[in-house]
Amino acid sequence: MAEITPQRPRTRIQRRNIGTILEAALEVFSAQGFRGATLDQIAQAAGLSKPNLLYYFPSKEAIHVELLSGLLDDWLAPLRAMDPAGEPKAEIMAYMHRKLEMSREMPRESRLFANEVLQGAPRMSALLGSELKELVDEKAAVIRAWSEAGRIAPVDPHHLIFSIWALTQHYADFDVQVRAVLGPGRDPLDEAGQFLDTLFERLLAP
Amino acid sequence: MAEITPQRPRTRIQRRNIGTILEAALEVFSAQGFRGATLDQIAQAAGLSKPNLLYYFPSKEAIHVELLSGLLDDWLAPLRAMDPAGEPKAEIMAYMHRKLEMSREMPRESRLFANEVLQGAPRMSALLGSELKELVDEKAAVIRAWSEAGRIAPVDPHHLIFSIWALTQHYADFDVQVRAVLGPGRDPLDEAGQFLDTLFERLLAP
DNA sequence: CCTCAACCTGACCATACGGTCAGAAAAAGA
DNA sequence: TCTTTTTCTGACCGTATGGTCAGGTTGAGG
Repeated sequence: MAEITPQRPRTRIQRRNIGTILEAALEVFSAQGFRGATLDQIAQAAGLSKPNLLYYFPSKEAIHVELLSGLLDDWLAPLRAMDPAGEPKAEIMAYMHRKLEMSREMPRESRLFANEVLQGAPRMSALLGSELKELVDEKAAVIRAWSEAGRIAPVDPHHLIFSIWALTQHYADFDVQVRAVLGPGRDPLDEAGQFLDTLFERLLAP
Repeated sequence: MAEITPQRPRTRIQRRNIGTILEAALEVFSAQGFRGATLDQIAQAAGLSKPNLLYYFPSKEAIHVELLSGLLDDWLAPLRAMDPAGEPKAEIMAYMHRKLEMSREMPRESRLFANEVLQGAPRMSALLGSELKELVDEKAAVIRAWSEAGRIAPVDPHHLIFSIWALTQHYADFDVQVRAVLGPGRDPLDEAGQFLDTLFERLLAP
């Protein structure tokens, strides 16, 4: 019996298989939700047997939690990168574009979080109230300062951040709807880039 | 054996129980997703026995489909109500406010749709490509005309509609996240009303 | 090559869940 | 009231699913 824990250094095989499992789990959980995903689906997507999954993770829930916490940093990185010393409008626009880029490059991650939050974030509410809130409050203060200094138009900083989340993640989370409405032969993300440039340009112009 | 179908007029008891079931199903499906909800949960929420549910609906899926199609009209009503003959900015702002009001008054319906679309709309993709697309295209044409007549600033009409969906539904679908970030003692929907007024004011001003 | 730990699997288990059915209870109709 | 139709239920069934386990296989270190 092995007890795969972060204590002992991971072997080559462990690193490979844990990676494979998390990749497969991301695929399945993001498409089906936690409850809708089955260990068999994940095992098949990973090319491993179900008992082998449970050799590396104690339970289905543990895989899910590991995925979520492992991705949270990536998810918040763009906001972290917003530089208080930078040019206000450019910083905010850059943040928006990074988030939009993530909707293009990481739609599965976006849907994973969306699924979790939709269900009331049963496995994440702790992180939302601590890590997330602290980061957002910090950056909101920065935006408020910019706003009060007249370097961007006055806006509620928290809701500005929410609006960036909503507008960018919408194109990942509601992809099928967007494509159904736009019809074939259009690139939703490209168009969104243009549109959101205009939107935030007009919103923030001092 | 009864065969509850729209053919025969519904009895008093049928109307009451079908209503109760759909209300309970909305509660459970919106909170747990289709796969996460169980017939037992719905039965308990409705105060009926599980076999009795299946006396009124042939399957779990039938309940879900009935819910979705029954709600789609309500869901699109605000967009339908946008009047081509009205004052452009006022019409768009009114649409946005109606949608925001729905996030406050009908968050369960919002989450039900969000869940469905997130999973790729397996039980709704037909409606998305037909009924929804046609309505949106029609209203997008109206907005485009306003835009070209210089009555509002130039915007991509489809993405303007998407932005209204994203910004308003965000407050229903991601409610826990919004509340976790804002902290207690604030009314997210109230603040959103103010913020979105500003946002669309600046976006649309000719 | 040998040994030991790490890795993997087929078979199995308990439970949850969607759904069925025979027939009882309650309404409706005559 | 008696009869017929509608409404409702306890008991049951087959399957899917998360998880376990005894033991086999593979790989690493000596």
